[in-house]
Amino acid sequence: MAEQEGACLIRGDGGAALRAVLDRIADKWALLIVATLDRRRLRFTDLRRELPAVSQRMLTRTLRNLERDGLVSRTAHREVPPRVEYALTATGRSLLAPALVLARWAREHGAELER
Amino acid sequence: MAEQEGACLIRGDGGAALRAVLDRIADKWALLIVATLDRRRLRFTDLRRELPAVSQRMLTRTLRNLERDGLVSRTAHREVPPRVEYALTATGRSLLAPALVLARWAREHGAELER
DNA sequence: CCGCATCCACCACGATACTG
DNA sequence: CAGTATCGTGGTGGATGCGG
Repeated sequence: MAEQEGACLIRGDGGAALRAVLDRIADKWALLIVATLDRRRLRFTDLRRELPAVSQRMLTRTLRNLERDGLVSRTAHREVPPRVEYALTATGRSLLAPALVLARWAREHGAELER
Repeated sequence: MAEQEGACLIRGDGGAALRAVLDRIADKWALLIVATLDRRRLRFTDLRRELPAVSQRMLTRTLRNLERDGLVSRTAHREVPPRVEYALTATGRSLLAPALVLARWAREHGAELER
């Protein structure tokens, strides 16, 4: 019954709400960046060091998207040399729980995804 | 602490496991089709009727992907006229719970995603 | 230190038309 | 009924180089 209700919740509006979320977090790096910022406030260069696989361009782009979506806050200190810090907003932190559920599923069922 | 552990779970392998899952379900229609097949076995045309927004091409392609990934089973009955039925596999059903968590988050926080 | 600009390959997605 | 074939478009993401 809970599952039947679940499918309805997903299909409710034709999946638009769920897709709107996926469109914003399902790119290659967004969730990884959010997870890296968990309970930390990091500078741009710190993020680069923590995520060496992310190109500079995509790190900038993804951070801008996350900022626009209200998941990450950007603080530019007017200093020399420049210093910019990124942190999760309340909304960003609340996203970690759903992401964690997906990550758990990936660990348990990832092997069942062929190829 | 659970959350701290959560971020580690997400970042564990550089996010590869989570991305592997997202790459497969984050397209425009996959999760919607999975939700539509919840506890039902449907024919191709039934799916088209339930999901009018999905073009015929994308329905075919997405079903093929879901089948390849082991989330959906395809049964072609050798009859005239042809009859093909789609249903969730055990793995496919297990995906509904994480999807539901995301859908709930979308309902609660979707309004906070600007623009 | 923190980016932005440019160029380019690739793929998701849609529209349309056709088939066993 | 259940697809396949073809074409076209937009967006993503990598490499590289420049700028304040």
